[in-house]
Amino acid sequence: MASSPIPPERRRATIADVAKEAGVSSATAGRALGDYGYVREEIRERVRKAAEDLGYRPNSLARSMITGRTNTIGVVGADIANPFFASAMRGIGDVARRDGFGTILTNSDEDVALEGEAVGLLLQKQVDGIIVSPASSVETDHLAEAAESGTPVVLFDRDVVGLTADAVLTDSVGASRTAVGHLLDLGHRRIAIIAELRAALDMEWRNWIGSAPAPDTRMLMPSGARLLGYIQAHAAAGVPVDPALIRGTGSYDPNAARERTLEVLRLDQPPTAIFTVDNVMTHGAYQACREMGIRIPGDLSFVAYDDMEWMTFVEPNITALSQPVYEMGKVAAEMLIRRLRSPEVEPARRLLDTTLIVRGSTAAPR
Amino acid sequence: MASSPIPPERRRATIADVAKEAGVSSATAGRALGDYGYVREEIRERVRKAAEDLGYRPNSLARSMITGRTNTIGVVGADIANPFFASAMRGIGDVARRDGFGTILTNSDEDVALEGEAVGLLLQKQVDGIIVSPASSVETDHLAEAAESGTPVVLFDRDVVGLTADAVLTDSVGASRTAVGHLLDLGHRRIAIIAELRAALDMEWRNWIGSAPAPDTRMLMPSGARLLGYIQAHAAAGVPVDPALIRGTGSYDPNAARERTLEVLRLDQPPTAIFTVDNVMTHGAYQACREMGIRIPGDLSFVAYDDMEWMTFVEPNITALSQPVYEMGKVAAEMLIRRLRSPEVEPARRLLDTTLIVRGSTAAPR
DNA sequence: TTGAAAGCGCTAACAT
DNA sequence: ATGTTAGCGCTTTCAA
Repeated sequence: MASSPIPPERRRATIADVAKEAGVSSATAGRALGDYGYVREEIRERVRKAAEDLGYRPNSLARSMITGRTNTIGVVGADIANPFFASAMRGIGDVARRDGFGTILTNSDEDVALEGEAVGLLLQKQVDGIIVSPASSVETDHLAEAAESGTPVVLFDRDVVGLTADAVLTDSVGASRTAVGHLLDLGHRRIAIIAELRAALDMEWRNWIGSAPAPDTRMLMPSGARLLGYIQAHAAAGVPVDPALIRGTGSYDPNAARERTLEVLRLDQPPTAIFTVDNVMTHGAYQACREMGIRIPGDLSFVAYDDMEWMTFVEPNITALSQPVYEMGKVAAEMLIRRLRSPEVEPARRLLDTTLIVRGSTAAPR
Repeated sequence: MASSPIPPERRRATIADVAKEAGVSSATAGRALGDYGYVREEIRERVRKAAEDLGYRPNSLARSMITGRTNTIGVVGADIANPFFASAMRGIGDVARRDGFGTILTNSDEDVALEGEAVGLLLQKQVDGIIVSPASSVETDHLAEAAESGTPVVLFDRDVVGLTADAVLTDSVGASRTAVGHLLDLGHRRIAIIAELRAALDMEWRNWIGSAPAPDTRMLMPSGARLLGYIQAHAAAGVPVDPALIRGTGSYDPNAARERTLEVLRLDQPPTAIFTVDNVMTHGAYQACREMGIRIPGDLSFVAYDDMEWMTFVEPNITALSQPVYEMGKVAAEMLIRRLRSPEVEPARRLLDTTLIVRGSTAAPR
């Protein structure tokens, strides 16, 4: 197998080497290999042969310096270990590869400062565009800066105020209204909700109850938007909201979700149903239910935002809001690449559909 | 909000702009900003101020052209949507960021040709090193080429023959022996195994039964190695292997695993236990068990390779081999970065420990 | 259709 | 300690 008697070239072959080997100028060699300009077919073949012989590989760095394009997309997600982002990343990666782009991946851990650093890194590396799931809907200077300096930004899963950019979103408020409406329709009147609620605005939810004007949805993070949907569903059904049933973890931490769930289940007047706003919250809440030996749906109906494969493994199967996550990733990449090709088109907000899959974990309260 | 009367600079500031603004040469500006060479503190401050004012961002492309380093790691995994690779990627990303590296992610889908393309892309982009989970243990020319041309390679989760490179591995054969040994100890004599077995060598398992010499473990892919462990465990216990209980899917496809499992469960002499060799196989096999209404562990004991969070959600909890996946990712990145800093040290193979977590899905056969 | 030469933005020699 | 100059490998004028 590996039997090269000649020690491998330390220095990689450059286009100048290829040109010399083929007996042409480096400009011509570049044209032959890079498919630009005019080259006689015969020469092209000769250059190709020489490149082959030398094991030539173009240096995209040098190319990018001139063309100003790196054919690279930067992605800033919260946590690639979260199946939500993993699926999205797969969608992004598939489209990117199809169109000849590479993808640089960074994790922000929902931290605005880390996100800013990540964006800075991507900008230094001259990525052609950035797909970001912002850690905050309001602290977005770094995103605006990127966009203004000519690196287009596509928002993923989270909207932002004061930034005109392409975005791939779902209607969190509406989907949540549907899910909670399902529980209300079944007759539930005490529905717990477990949510992160870490952004300042999301934590002002007490103001949303009653007759006050609704907050601007775009300023909310997903967990806030989903809580808003919860409140709206109650309002629509004429069912009062009990603030004691609303539990915020303050972070994306399954154990915190577990603890908040244990608390709410131990109330004197416990809920008859529970709604978890994403897969992290679901993880902790489900664990808590198991620990307490809660029977689902006998003691408690359970609705989760985000469908996961295991939800059909457990007994009963879990009713869930399913988001087209892989598709969202694909769309995000497609929007970005389209913008790179035609920068002038108006930024668009694509809203993808969420589906409530009713399974065995929801039933009328006893 | 967005009210900038002055149209944003189209062209990004370069070091020449900064130098002029600060009244120094571009070399000095470079030294001040890049922390190399000598600069008077006062000048450094002046340059920093100028850079700040102009919103200067170094162009890493240009820097990389000279230094020959991009501070970027390339990663070639099979599928980032698979939790195994997602966790590993998180580990890699964390270490990379800590040490100032970016990460380019590509998916190979277990396809050698795609893997080769991915490696080529990474090489063009001049990554400093590559972490790869090879799609084949024998077709590895592209990896050898990368290594020989000066881009170090770290093998992740899968060994390879004929390539001396750093590697992060687990002892699949041994771990599998432990898991199957656990079942044999409980008294099981008919244990099914569901595995990919897609590589040519992995499919020659019939030759491993009996007294023939064992195959070279390094030539096997994980599913083959795990099957080898299964066979060894049987041999050690003096229990004959029934080939009818060995089912290969030929691909990483949960539905294929589901079908193979249905088949084996419908045998005239069905197994009393089942062993699945990774999370994809587990997914399909568990689904099949649910469909057939199999009672675990009453009708069937269940052992899975790869621990997943949901395994404590289902009743009974699933006995599983837990791999330190996140840690494996970290170690891979650390090995690569160490090699970048000191290329001369001998390549090492790090073996991380796998733990059998005995839960409720395994019991003595009825 | 080809070649010579300039230059992308930066750093590394080499002066001073 | 600072400036001048020469490139890194490639593409893009501009001539021929």
